[in-house]
Amino acid sequence: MNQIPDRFDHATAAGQITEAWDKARCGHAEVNPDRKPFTIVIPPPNVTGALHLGHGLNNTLQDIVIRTRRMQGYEALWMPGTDHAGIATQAVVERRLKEQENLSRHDIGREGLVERIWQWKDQYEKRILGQLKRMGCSCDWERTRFTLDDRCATAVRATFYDLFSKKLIYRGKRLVNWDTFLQTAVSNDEVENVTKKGHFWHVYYPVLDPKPGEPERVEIATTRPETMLGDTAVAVHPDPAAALDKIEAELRQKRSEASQKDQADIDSELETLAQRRESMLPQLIQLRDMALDGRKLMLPLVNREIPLIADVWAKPEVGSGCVKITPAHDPNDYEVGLRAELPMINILEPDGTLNRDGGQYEGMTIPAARKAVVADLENLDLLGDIEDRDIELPHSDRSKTPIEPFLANQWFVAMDELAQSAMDAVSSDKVEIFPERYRKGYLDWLGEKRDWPVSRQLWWGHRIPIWSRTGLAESEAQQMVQQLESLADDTGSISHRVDSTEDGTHHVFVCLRNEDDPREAKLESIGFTRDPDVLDTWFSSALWPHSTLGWPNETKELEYFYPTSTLITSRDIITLWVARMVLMGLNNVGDIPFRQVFIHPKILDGNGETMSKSKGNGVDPIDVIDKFGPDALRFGLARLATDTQDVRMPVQYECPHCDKLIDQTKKNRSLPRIDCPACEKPFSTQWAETEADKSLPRGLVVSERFETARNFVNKLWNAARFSLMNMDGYQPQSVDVSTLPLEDRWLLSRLATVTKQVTEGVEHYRYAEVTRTLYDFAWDEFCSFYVEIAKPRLAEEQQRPIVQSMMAHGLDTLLRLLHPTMPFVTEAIWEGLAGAAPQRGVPEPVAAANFAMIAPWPESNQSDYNESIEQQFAEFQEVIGAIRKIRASQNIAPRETVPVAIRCSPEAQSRLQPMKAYFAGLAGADVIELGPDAKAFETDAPLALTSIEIEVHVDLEKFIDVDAELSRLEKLLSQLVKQITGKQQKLGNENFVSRAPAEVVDRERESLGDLQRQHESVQGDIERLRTKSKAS
RNA sequence: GGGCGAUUAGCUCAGUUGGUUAGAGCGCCACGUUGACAUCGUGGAGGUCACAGAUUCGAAUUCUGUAUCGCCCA
Repeated sequence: MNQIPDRFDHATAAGQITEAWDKARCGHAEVNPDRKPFTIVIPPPNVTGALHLGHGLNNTLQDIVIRTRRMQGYEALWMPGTDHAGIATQAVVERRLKEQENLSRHDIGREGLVERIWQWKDQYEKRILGQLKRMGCSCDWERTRFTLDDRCATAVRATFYDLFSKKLIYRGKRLVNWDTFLQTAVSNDEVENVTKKGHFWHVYYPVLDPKPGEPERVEIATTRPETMLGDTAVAVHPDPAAALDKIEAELRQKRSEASQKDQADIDSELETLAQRRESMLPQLIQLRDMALDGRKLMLPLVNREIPLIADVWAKPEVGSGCVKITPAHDPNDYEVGLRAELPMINILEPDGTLNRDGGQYEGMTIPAARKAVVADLENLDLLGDIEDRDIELPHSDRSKTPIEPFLANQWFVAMDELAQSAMDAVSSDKVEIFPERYRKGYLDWLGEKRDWPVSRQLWWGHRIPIWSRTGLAESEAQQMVQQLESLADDTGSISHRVDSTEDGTHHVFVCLRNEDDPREAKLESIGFTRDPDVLDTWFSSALWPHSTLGWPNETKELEYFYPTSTLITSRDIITLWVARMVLMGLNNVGDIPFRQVFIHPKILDGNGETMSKSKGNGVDPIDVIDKFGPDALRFGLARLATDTQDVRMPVQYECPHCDKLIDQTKKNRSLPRIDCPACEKPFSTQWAETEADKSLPRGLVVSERFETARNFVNKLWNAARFSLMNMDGYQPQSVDVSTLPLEDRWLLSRLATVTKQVTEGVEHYRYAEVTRTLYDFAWDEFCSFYVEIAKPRLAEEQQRPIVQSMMAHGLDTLLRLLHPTMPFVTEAIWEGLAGAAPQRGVPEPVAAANFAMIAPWPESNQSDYNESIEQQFAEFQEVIGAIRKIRASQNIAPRETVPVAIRCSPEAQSRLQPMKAYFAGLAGADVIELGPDAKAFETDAPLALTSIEIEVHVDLEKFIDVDAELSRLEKLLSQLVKQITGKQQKLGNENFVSRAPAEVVDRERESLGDLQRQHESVQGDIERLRTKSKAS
């Protein structure tokens, strides 16, 4: 017996294969003028946690491209690395610190915390890289980078310095989204809105010295009453009548276009508006006049005089028509504040408690202050109605706590020119985005040209290289500048700017280009302090394509591998990351970072939710690899990657005790341990934290959706096993293709076609199509037909050598085409094939490469493509199918051979003749007659293949089951009747006949004729069978 | 509120420029272990292509609207 196991043992093989690749440095790329470069930089995974299936998909798709290109002879570099993910990582480590040791970051200090995060980073970086390696990612591991390593730090400093010197970086007070838990600003992109139940409080502010006829107080309403402490105005619309007119006109317009049902609703809105006009408009006009007259209000509780102002932000159609203005704590009010030049009073400490400007509420938390303010207003009889209301509240994505709009000093990157350059790169197609529909989002986002706030009040990240002295008098500032100028040398590595403020003081900011500049100490000795903040993590990620290649040094790698070839990423970071890489690449290197961007779908769980750590529904690719193997993981993911749809993947826990699969639900997905409903034994999950839970055996999280791929790996393995088992006596030989029999030429033709489809498919990122093409070819053509036909041929001494050559060649080509998707099993088989047929290939055998991974990509040999041979073979396949159908309907056992007669034209006869011998193996059929004169049998089961004008007859003498046969024929008849009726109707339609192209009409007529003849014949068969069964 | 996408078999998804009877895998039914593979083989059942209109000789495919779901941006 043979030594090849009938399963691919991926658990043992994968490690050995990886080791062999590493040893041969197959994934390593060097500057090589003899080859064209092909470069991909990995979207660096966050070191926040381990990878899930979304990363699995992303990296599989990259590896498929890079492996293909490597085989195509490019110097293929896949640059690996990880991202420090500033806020996300710090948040995770801080939360653990709190949970496990009840310490805050202030307890252990900046250095202490950063050290902890480095430990975390080391741990997760190792895990992540391990995951990538087990997936088979062919990165150049020798080049692995980290966004916070020295090389990236140098690039960050150089970039920051450059932008600072160009005056593209400035400091501004801006309303930022403040995370009171992490005590940092978070970007808009890190904020999610959560709808919660809240209240709408109506409050009265007294008017100062009302004139006769004027109201004594104005009513405002707010969902956040405590912010009144920071109010600096109340606004009313400057032209309430016009505003109402405009709204009414819009409603009438809408009504004229609305459906009947919606009209009623709009009518009631119009009614309300009319009432409002009557009841409130006079007062709003009066208030507006008071505002223009410069009247003031008394802000209760703090007793501050605030102006009544006119501003369009006040909406006359809602509430009281008046709105309180808190510029320091509301984005809209902030805009009003800028317009009206209002003071901006910040009432919050960074930790979310009230500061001195909160008056008697100083020190309270926001909820406490809210309660107190409401109570005090009520005591003063200044509180009106309280409405219940659903309120959309921004929450920090990272800490899950409510965001407070907060006025703070931040560093900004001016985006105007930079954004424009990145827009131009895409509009001019220098950077192509696939699928194309994502271009719009990219261009729209950049088109807003919003300045980029880059400072983060964190400790984990690239510290901002700025030293500052603030609050200087003009003379002091001038003196400082002189001192700075004396520090300048000719390297252009120190730069400064002076900002003057409203209060007449001056700030001096100094930026140093290089790390460990001795002038740091000098600066500090003259009173400068370094900015404590760090940079937004996207600042360093934006440099990734060039920083990893050595920029700002003019390295040979940068010269050779940049711009990179393609970027493969997920859609949620097109703006945050892709856009910023483009503009930074253009600014720093003067060239785009990549030529193409491919955006792939997201993997969702069974509920259609994205996988994420915080939800607990992430699947570790290692679990899937353990159960199904790395090739199945990759193939399974790639075949789901179409360009339209996100991928929904229901997942299950696998009980380690009884193998029972338990659906993952919203309830159980974040549990640290689960009791198996079948065997009732407990097992742990990836969330296990306690020692008790961790000591339980772990249940894998898997998905049945990888079974198809696992089975395919097995199929390929066994096709190879069969081939290798039949390679005895193989001798490499030249093959004269023109003398080969049909089945061999068919295989060559199919190989040429499949090679072409796969090559083009990979080049256009059509992964699902590529995997389907390969799956169908390998399974339905190579295995089901070529190998089956090869079985009898291998037994014939004359044919055996040619079949061996062809099988080796076919398998070899298939392995190479499949390698980028399924690297391990193909590499394992490649090694086996090297033992049996080290030199192989048709027509000329050549020595195979040492590894499939570095074997040359197959060329589609167009001279092998032969349409008439493919048609001829398809005809044969159809006849086989017909015989199988008849057999199945008669329940004829597979081991029985049935006599078959095939009636067809002389041409078809000569086409089928060469395949006659193979009907036995493929359909258990003995073809006793073939040609125009072939006759039906006495006890006959016929099937007409009208499209190719062939009639298949099976002799049922020994097998006849009259009822079964009658029911088969009757079913066939009813199908035919249905089709004939349809066609007759179509052809009876004068419009169709006269207006459709003649070609289409002819085709319909022809096929109607076929169907009618078939109908007649089936009817005859039924008659005969009935008569016969009566007679017997 | 604006933009993008989706809705096809019980489930998860394909479906080219509009043109015979809309496909695959899983699941289901029947039969089958003959030396590559039961992670297999052969056959079968199963679809009003979300709904309503329009264009067309002809629509899963084009257009409009509606509903539902998802994502992004305000």
